[in-house]
Parts: sequence; structure tokens; C-alpha cells
Amino acid sequence: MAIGRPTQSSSQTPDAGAARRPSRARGIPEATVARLPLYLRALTALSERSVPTVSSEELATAAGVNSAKLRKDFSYLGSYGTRGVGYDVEYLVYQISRELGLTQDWPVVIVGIGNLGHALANYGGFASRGFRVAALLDADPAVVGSSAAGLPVRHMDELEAIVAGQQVSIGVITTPPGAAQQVCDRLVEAGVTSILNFAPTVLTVPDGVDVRKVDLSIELQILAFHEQRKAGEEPTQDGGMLDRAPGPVRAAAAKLRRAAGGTAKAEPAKGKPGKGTEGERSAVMPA
Amino acid sequence: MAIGRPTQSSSQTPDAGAARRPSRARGIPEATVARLPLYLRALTALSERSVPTVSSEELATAAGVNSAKLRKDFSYLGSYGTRGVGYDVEYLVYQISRELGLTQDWPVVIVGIGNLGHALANYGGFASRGFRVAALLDADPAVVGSSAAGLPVRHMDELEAIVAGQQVSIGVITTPPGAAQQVCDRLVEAGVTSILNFAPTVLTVPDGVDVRKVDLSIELQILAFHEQRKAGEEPTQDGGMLDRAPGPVRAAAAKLRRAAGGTAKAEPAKGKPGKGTEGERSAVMPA
DNA sequence: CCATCTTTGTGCACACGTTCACAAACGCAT
DNA sequence: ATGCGTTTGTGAACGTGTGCACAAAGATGG
Repeated sequence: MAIGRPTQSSSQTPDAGAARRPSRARGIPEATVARLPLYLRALTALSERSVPTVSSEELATAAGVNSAKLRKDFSYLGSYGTRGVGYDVEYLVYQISRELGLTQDWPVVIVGIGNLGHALANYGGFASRGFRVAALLDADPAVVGSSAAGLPVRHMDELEAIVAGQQVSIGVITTPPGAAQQVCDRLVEAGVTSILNFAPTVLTVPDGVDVRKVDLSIELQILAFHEQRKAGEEPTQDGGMLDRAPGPVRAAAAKLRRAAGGTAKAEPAKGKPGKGTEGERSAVMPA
Repeated sequence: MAIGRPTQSSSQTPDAGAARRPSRARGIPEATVARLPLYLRALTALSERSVPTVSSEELATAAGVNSAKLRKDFSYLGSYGTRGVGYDVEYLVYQISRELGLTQDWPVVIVGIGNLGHALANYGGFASRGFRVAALLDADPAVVGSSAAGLPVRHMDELEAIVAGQQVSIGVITTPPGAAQQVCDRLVEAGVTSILNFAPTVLTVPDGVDVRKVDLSIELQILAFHEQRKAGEEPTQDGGMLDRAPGPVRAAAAKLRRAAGGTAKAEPAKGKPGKGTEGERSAVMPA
């Protein structure tokens, strides 16, 4: 099926009145940048099998995209292919790596060494491509001093020294949600300008700092949405259409809501339908 | 800064000649669906603080989007606001939950109980919103029998029975990349129709099955790309422009490549520039 | 009941992303 | 050399997403 998922909704800062940069300073569209790692992975696999060249069609299949998109993506990098032949695997690996900035080393700090922090510290894909764990940090004295993936867990107080000393520009936040913003602020203050946030929190950062988020809960909810749709696909006609109807019905409902919901924290909504699993897609507030 | 990240590049199946569904069967755009969980989270927080109503401006700030977008998003669900006042928090929580399918319970199986699997099993955000871990599965006999987050780890062979018995429709893959496709096939075969994939692999699934992926490595690479750009932003004029130049220069480079790269698996590219960190953005293959 | 103020809902224009489809470029055989 | 088959690179059309700006709708006060 392949859900559309055009925008995965990730930009964190609410476009704080900023200068409205086209976000593709030197021409490469964001959508393309997001796919480059995919191509790189497929190419690396081909490289390991000593395949010398690959056509856009083959590579596209391996990367899970269609060939037209792939060719257009590559066209932003330059004309690295040979018509009638395809692309030189090794050459392309190098070009993409260079474009992504993977020809240099990126030290990374991980803050919050709980279950997830541990998992990330042990993640093999880290070192494989230019990323190096510069330090594991935690605020909990009980955790500090232990070790994960062969690295000692150090105290948050060392953050500033580590970031400055090792030129760390990327930080990974794996703390509980409550601590995320605070940790984020400290990372930024220390000089980190790119943050990967695993905490289910909207982070606010100053201009010039990039934030990407990974949120299990959101992904599951999106899946649930589509799953639900699959379940009730036959009765496409009705399916809660009344909710979308304007006019008196809606207006009345609105009044009703406010009338009884003054103090808030009432029941979710006046009279949830008594029907079971399937009945959730009935009409307006039960009616 | 807020990277654009329009498409996070996630659709897995390469549009397998399918029927080209607009992916918004009943009108709600994918981009909106992806933001609903964000709104829901913000609304839940307000609800816990017993805030009765909220304006689009306030809610938008809390969710990290702009208010026009939020209003447009809500307009796809129906007109649930009151002009001059705002939105009823409790009512919206219910409506969004219903739209996302969170008013029912979604049993989930997690396959691959390594570091990451453990972390996910312990993840609180699971049960909080309609998701319930139906079972933890692993193929490794050394892991089977142990327990994580109070649940026993069961053997892969029980998968089919569990999926059928508990009506599981969502599966989470946290296996090593090599096993992911195989596990995926088995999940699908057993009846799972939505998959959340944490393994760095492109999964191929039949039509009707949704796949979303979460890939740490890709996220980091995207951050690195932007980080690199920040580092070299002054010399916007040149910046490896030659690579993009067509004509004889390029053609010659192409020939050169193929001439020496016959057997493949040669060095990354003929003569990597001898320059250091900063020099990576020089000209064509050194020239 | 009217005036005023607030906030929603949405038409419209624009930016971005995707896909088609085809000419140009290349390898290779004759 | 010439012609043929293959594959790239890209112009153009289309679809999706975003943001502005404003009319309409309701609240509030007199």
C-alpha cells in the first residue's frame, strides 16, 4: 500500500518569524536530501558485492522508490551517470557521501541513558557512517559511572566541556519528556546546532539550530489511522459524515457542548456511542 | 531553523503498479494525519490542566505549527471550533482520538527483543494511547523465556497463533536488518497489515499493507547534511559548482572513471582531494 | 438590538514534490 | 562510419501542502 506520508511533520520551530529561507540553499530539495541516505545504503550494498555499475531502474527498486524520482534526485547532484550504461557505483557512493557530509567525522553526544539511550549507544549503524559517539551523558547519579557499549556514562555537568573539547555539533536526546527542553537548551548553549529528539516533546530552539524528531507514538497513531480506514472501507457512503455537516445541527451541538462543559474535564463527549469496536464511526455525538 | 523536511521519505513499497489511490480516501490529507497526534498530545496536556478552551493560536504554538495550518487541518475534520472563542479541549481530544482510531484498542507485537526491542517494550507512550503490547517475540532461544517490561519473550513460532488469537494488526520490527524482510513476510502472512520498521532495510510488502520506517541512521545523515552546509556557508559562490557543470569536463571525468574502474571495488574515487575537513567541497574529482 | 471585538473557516496564490514522456547521449555491432 | 538499442537527464504537467488575508460567525458590552 505504501501510505503517502508526504510530510512527516517534523519541523519543530514554528517558523519563528524567521527569514523564510527556501531551505534548499544550494539547490538540493529537502525531499531529495531525505532520500540520499537510502540510495547510499543501497549503493553500499552493491559496492560490497563488487557490482561496478547500476541502472536507475535497478537502484530505484533496491531503494524502494521509482526510477524517475531517483534520476531527478541525482540530477540535483550533477550528471554522474552514463547514458546507455547507468551509474558507476563507487563513484556515486563517494559523491553522495560527500554531499551528505559523511566524508568527515561527526562526534555525537547522547543525553539520557535509559533503555533507549542504551539501545542507541549499541546501535551499529552509528560508527558505520561517519558518526562517532563522543559521550554518553545522564543526570541520574545512579546511572553515571556505569557503562554502555563500552563507553562510560558521564554526568551532565561535563556536557559543556565535552562539546567544546570534541567539537560536538550533533546531540541526541533520549531523556524523559519532562527533561527534554531543558537538556535541549543546555546543548544549544554549549554549542550544539543539530538535535535529534526522541522525547515526545515539541522542542523550541533558536534560529540556526536544526531539530529532527523521532516519535514512536506518532508513528503508531498514523498506522492506526490507516488501519482503521481499512477496517471500515465498505460503507464509504456514510461513515460519520454528519460530523462534517454545517448548519443548525452543528451549531446546536456546539451550544450543547459549551452548556454542559463549563468546568471542563467532563466526560470526553456527551454520550459516547454505546456500540462496540465497529460502532466508533457512527454519527455525530450519538444523536 | 527548522529544516524543511517535506517528505521524510518513508513510503516503502515502490508503488507496485497499484491502483494509485490518492491516499486520502475520505478527504483527510496525509500531512494533516501526521500532525493530528501532535495536536492530540498538546490537547491532552491542556486537558490535564483542566483548560476548557483553547484558541488556534495557542494550540498551534504548543504543537509547534502555525495557526493557519492548524485551522486548516481541523477544517478537514469538521467545524469543531467556535468563532470568537476557540476550540473546546475535551471535545477536540475526543474527535481527534476518534479520527485516529484511538478509541479502540490496538494490540501490537514486537519482534526482535534486542536493545531496541527492550526499550520499546518499556516505552510508556505505548499503553497511554490505545496501544497494547500483545506479545514480545524473538527467534533466539537465549532470549526466549526471559522477560521484558513484565512480559515474557516468546518464540517466533508462536507468532501466527498470537496474531490470529488476539487480532493483532500492527507489528513492530526491531530485528537486525538481515532478518527484517523475512520477519515482515511472516507477519504479513499471519495477518498483520501495518508494520513499523526500525531495521535499516527497505521492506517489500503486498498491496494493502502499510509500512512506516524509523531510521536513526538516516536522520543523522540528514542532520549532517545541514550541519555541513552551515559550516561552509560564506563561500556560496563556488562550492563544488564544477561538479554540476556539463560539457567536456564532465564527459572526460566519466571516461576517466570507467577506464580505471573496470573491476570495481577500486578506491572510492580516483584521487580523493588531499585537503582536510574543509576541503571536501572542492571541485570535480580533484581535477 | 446594535456596535465592536475576537477568532474561526476558507478561497486563493504560490511553493514544493512527483510523475510522465521524450530527446539527447552513449555503447556496441556491423 | 553508420545505425540500433539502451539509459540518462529534464521540460512540462499535475498533485499536494503551505500561508496569507479576509469575510463570516459568534461573544460581549452598552
